[in-house]
Amino acid sequence: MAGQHTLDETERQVQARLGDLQIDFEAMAVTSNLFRAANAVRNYLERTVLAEHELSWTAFVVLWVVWIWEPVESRVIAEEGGFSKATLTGVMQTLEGRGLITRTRSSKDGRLVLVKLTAKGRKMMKQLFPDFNKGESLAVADLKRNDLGSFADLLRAVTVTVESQRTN
Amino acid sequence: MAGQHTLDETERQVQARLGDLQIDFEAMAVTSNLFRAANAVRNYLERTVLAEHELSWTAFVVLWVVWIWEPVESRVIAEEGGFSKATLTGVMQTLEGRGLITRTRSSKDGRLVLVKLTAKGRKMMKQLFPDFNKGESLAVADLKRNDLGSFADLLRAVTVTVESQRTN
DNA sequence: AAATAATCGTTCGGGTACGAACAGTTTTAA
DNA sequence: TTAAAACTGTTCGTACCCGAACGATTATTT
Repeated sequence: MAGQHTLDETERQVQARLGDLQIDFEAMAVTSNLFRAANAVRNYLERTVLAEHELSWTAFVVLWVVWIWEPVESRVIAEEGGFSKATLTGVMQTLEGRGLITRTRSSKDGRLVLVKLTAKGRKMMKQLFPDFNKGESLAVADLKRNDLGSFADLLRAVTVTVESQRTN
Repeated sequence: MAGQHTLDETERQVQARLGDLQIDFEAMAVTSNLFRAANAVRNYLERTVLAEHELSWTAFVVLWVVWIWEPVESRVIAEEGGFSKATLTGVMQTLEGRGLITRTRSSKDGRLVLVKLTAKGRKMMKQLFPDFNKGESLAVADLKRNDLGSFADLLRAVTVTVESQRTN
């Protein structure tokens, strides 16, 4: 990863470019490390566990949500996964083409699409998820077990704060 | 975001599908919330601060790294930003086309490309970064100021752990 | 010095990723 | 009960995003 430059060095360079303007360096460090961590974990799992099944990260998240909550509406998948409906449509077309999910229009509400796993998709998840979870476990292996709960809480608080800012 | 289903519900559903297989639910909660948070912050900043300057997240990261460390080699930008060289090439073509950066081949080592900001790029960053930082500040506004340091450390530890797993 | 290996940035192909605009459906207002 | 508003998923256009393969350059072996 970075490692090239220390945090102190970075702070000095920022101040040199902005004069005496006040900058929230603590917040900067959090978001910077947030994206590094998310990227690192994602790339690692994509290169290892997911590559064996030719799945992208988002494709896996879609399968996971459907696996747990099927039958589930598209709208819910997008919310749970944290991506847009437009992205979801494309990913689901790929997954449907590979015979891992099915989409059927709801008879109760013609606007909704209900998504389920196929037998093939279910079989894949049953085999894949334990390996995926081992990867997750490894990612936090160097942290104190005791810290994991509050760590998750901090992350969740950031999400809640930011999403309360939405204008719609 | 999620909110639809509680963590307990999710755990029950996972166990129902995997029988008595042991799952690290704490690690699962951390990675799940890690991606939700990163996605939420990224989408928020893209929709607000970055949209005003027609910049994508990655484009901003590239500009930021170059702003701080110019002149800087492409390789370093990719490492600092946490994305691949292939991605970087495309983004830099866009930025160069908009007259925000310049690329010149190193005279000392013909393999390297040195990247700098143009005056236009520098002006944009000086105006943009304070607003961006306000967004970062807002994202952690509901957290105790005291927790920010250890929060950043936890995130960094995850990155270090995962990246030590790389095979190359 | 010549062959080999390592490094760097680009290209290629396929799959995301988004906002905006859209058409179809359902709900709400008037 | 029409008319207006809200909602859902898709399409469109543009911009990422990655691994793999590649050509060019430099470093290392022998």
